[in-house]
Amino acid sequence: MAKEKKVEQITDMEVDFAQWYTDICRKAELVEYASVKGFTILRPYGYAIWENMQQLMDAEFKKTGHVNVAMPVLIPESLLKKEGELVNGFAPECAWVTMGGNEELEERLAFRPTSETMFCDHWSRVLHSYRELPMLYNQWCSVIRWEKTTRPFLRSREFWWQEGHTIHETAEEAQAETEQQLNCYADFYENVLAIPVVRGRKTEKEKFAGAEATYTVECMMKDRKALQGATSHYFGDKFSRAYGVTFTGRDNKLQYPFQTSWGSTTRMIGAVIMAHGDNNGLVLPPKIAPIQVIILPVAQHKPGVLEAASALRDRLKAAGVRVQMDDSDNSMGWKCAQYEMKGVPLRVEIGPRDMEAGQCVLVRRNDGEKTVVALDALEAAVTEQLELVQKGLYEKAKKNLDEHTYAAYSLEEAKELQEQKGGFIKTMWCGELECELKMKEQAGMSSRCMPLQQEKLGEVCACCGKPAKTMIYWGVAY
RNA sequence: CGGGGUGUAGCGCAGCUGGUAGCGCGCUUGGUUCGGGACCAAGAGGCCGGGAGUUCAAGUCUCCCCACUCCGACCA
Repeated sequence: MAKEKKVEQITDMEVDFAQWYTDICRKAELVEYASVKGFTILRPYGYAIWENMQQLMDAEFKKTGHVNVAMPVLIPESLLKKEGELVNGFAPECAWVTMGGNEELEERLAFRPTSETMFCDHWSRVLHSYRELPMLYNQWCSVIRWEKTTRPFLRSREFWWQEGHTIHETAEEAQAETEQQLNCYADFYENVLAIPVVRGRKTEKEKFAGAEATYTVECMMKDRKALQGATSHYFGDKFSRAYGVTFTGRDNKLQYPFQTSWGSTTRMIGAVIMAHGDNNGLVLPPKIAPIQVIILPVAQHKPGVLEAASALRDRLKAAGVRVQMDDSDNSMGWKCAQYEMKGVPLRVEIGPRDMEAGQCVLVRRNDGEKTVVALDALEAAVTEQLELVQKGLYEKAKKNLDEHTYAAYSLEEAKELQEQKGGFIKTMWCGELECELKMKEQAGMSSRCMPLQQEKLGEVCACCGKPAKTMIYWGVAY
């Protein structure tokens, strides 16, 4: 039976992927535009997703000894300017405070675009001895970057994130931290968000302003474009020197600590939308879904139905499932469509016929698969189905990634593959900026990363034919 | 920041060559329905994105802003 087009209908992703994405952001009630250009409001449902992400990630950070702090939102210009590369990278997109009340400030203050400078400034005051190292800090906050074009979750002028900042006694320890946090992100993406990633290192051109090395997890969206999922940076002692962060070492000499920073943002919500969503709306991995199970009583006016449905809800709640029941007067069809739009992983239906048979029906969001289960087996069945959704999402995303990663041996071939297939194109690379720029200019792709897991495709660079140094992934990025 | 598109009720839109605003959905109330986006009836809801101008008269014409959106350049 043909569904009539209604208000909540969204654009098909095959028709217009960008519009489809925007439709989901708004129709699933994740986000709303604020009154200042480029700023967004995270609505309760969107924020609930973020809270779940935060909670799980924060727990992982704490397992490895990190502690949370809160730094100020304003940075004096002079402080920001102490590290040249960072300033060059971020100054163009800073927002400034120039007035305090009615008085013009003597020095203007930047809204933090990132907080390396303030962590360094703080450490320069509180760090004394190697005995105090490492300092493993993190903060959950929002930052402001005055972007030119904005899109919900993917690029907005304010976004919410966590930024980890650590200092260590030795370079090796800091490098290990950088790698550990990269892996933490990769695990989070794969195990929680059900999005497979490619771990790798950014090129000189793509790395964070001021970093010695930037590592990334790259993921692939359903339109085969690339999204940088999270980054982890190794700074060496560059910032320590610039900000005068010192400590007395084991040898009683003054030393500079080695530093890292790593961040992940509300962009992850965008990644989830574009990695798992479909033409009926959002599809959420159970681990972060605000509502994991929606219970829909069928023919709820009939005696006993609501009671039976409520009982199921109470049992699932007691079993630790995030569950809701919808006993509103809306029709069954409306409710089904509504919770599909919102990406609820599992639906439980119970009506008079089910009650008579002592069963209920479970319907998975990701593939529409229905399972009839005996009422007394509810908890186990729900747990199992939620796991199947989580697994199903990962497998489908993994298939998308694997099937759209191609090897190319010349720039022309890379260009052709990108145009005809899309996705990640892997080639050998000489390491020269010139070739990277050429790839961008001629094939429209930027370098995504040099994967940690290398693969030897040949001896020479696909762009210039000179001896290759590394295998690299290219793609069209968000 | 360059190029395109769009701003009229909460949402989606109509409003031709100017005459003071309409439709569908949603919302409220009442009733009938209820296993995939139900139906009937009665309501409420608008400085037509903002500002200037032309005109007796502007949603409609002119100019300037602003916002959103898509495509590039730049960046999480």
